[in-house]
Amino acid sequence: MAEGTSGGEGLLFLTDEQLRKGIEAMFFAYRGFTADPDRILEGMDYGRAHHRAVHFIHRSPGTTVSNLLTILGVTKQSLNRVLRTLIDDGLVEARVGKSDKRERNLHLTAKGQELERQLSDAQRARMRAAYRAAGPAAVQGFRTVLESMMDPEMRRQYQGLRDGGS
Amino acid sequence: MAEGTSGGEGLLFLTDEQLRKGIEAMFFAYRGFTADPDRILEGMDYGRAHHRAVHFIHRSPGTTVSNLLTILGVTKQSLNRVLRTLIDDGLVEARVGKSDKRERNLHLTAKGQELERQLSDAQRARMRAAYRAAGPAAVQGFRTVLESMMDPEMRRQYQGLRDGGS
DNA sequence: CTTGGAAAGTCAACAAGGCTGACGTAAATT
DNA sequence: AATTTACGTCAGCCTTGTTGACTTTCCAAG
Repeated sequence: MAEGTSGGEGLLFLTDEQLRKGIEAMFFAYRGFTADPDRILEGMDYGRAHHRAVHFIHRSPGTTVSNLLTILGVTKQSLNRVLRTLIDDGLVEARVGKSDKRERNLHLTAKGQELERQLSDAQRARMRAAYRAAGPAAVQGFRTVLESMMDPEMRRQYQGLRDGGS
Repeated sequence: MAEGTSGGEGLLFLTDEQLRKGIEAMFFAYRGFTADPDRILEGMDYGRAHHRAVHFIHRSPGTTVSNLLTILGVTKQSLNRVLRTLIDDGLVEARVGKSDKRERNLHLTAKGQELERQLSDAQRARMRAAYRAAGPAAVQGFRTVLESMMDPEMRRQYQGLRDGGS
């Protein structure tokens, strides 16, 4: 245990100063988190929004546009602009749904896979280095706190659940 | 301990899947992290950029414009636009530097303090809840991993150091 | 079969907040 | 005296978010 961790299970060391440190840690760390992909993307015609789309299509091949809208939390107009360029450039393929033909099932093409790999390699490298430096116990705590910080709906997305189970 | 934490100290459990989970945790958690202040700001004429400026002026009263530029990592034109409105609206005061009259020392006015308090109360509440839910050990790990994820220059800012010590 | 509504796509307009480049001024430094 | 530094500002551009309105396609219920 370190400085601020008052052992008492009840009060739990939550000074405003401790919390401010946590807030700034999120701010500065997120900058690092996005820095490498941003560097790769600049120069190409793509940005962070394209990265996000490519990431989540890679994670869930065949996902629909409205699924993506929920996960990304943007409007369809905003997503469509990004998706449009990815499809036109041949990075993403939008297949008409088989059971419901209104839906579009999104897949990465070989070219899309290539960009995804390039971006996630960079992002994983930083994550791996941070994990290595911090150690397994810290990683466990990292994930636990971040999960607690999410809105419930996003936590469900994160955990990969479908619905409430109705 | 949970699933993926292979006990072996050497190899350290760093599968791509584990790393992907960490990446998505950052993405979803950051959304939660900014959600409450964003909600407060919408409706006012301010945005996330104003929040950042107010936060760091509060943290370091009397800081200069160029200090702020370094911390925020934006151009002076971008910062100026934000700072301009905060000064005109009487939330921030820019005092001519005492020793170096080229500098402007930035301070929050009472009105600025009030907004800062409102925003940071909301953000701290979420952070506090997450810390409570996760427990002291997790918090320690959270901070450690985030710190490792920062660029070195930002880590120095985070730790509150001035220079190399020349 | 018709119709209501969901899913998707698109056009237009706008705003926030990044960026570059150019220029100006006051003050400090050399 | 000349140069550099800190700050401010004008002008214009880009990305990525937003609303609002409208169309097409298609499933499903009446």
